[in-house]
Amino acid sequence: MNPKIDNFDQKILSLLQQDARMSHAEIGRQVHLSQPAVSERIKRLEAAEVIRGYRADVNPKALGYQITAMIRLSTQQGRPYAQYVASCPEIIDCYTVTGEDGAVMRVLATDVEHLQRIINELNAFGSTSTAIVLTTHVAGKTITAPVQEGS
Amino acid sequence: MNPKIDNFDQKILSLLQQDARMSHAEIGRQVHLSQPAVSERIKRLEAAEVIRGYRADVNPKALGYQITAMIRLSTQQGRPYAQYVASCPEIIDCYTVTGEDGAVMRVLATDVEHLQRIINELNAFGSTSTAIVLTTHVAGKTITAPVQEGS
DNA sequence: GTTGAAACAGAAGTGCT
DNA sequence: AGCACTTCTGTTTCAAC
Repeated sequence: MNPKIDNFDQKILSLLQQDARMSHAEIGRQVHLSQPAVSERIKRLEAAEVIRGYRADVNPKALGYQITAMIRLSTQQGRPYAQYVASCPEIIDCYTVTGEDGAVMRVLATDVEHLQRIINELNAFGSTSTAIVLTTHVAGKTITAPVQEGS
Repeated sequence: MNPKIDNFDQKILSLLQQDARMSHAEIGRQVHLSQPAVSERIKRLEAAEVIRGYRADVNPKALGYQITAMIRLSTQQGRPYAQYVASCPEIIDCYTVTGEDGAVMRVLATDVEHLQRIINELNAFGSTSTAIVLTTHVAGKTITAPVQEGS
């Protein structure tokens, strides 16, 4: 792990994950550091790509997506689903994973008919297994530095 | 779907998902709207909870997490894993889903030993199925309003 | 690391079309 | 609804400590 991430950086990262638009002065107040010190640390974290960027968290339901589903795709010898995944706006996450399921993706749909259409399209690349999300316990939990085992 | 989301709002949401710290004036330039008009629309979108918040995108690898895994948990008659999930910093997403897998979660681990420890803890709540993420095709793709079928 | 000042950029409020 | 203008807040950079 990056040894340059101290407790101040850790706290700053935590605050920025909760609210990316928090002012550096306000962060300084909460971590007991001056505003220029906070700005400098954030600049370092951005340069080191610890902070990849800042994103607005948009509520899919407010846009009309009533359904979130997790779809597992078992591809037959590496069919080129990557291009479809990239071009399909309903697929918002897609990971290639170990095991018999080649890919796991998170999909948004307005209704079950919409979901059915997406599944049909994905079936061109392999067999799918779909699980509709009932409740979201946590999504995008704040990432903290791992606790050291032997420190 | 929310009928008040027009093309301007759609474009603003897209820009803010790419960069939450983009200034309202810069957004205005790109959507051909004045800064106050953009500010007012963003305020509306925030009030309507279309925009839930703004989050820094932190790179797990930069913090020392070398492994991302998708773990499926088949719980036996609703064991109380929710509390564990909330308290475990390595579990960053957790959804209850339909089907035999009661829950699907995304987990960060520093190494395979670390992952093994998390799996062991989760096994207290049911049987687990773990898939290690090999590649991330897309993560947190920009959400766009659904295309209308009959419009 | 800190404070303080100056220059600049961005956000919010006002009035008008 | 929209824009132009002003004001206030926040950020950045600089100095000196």
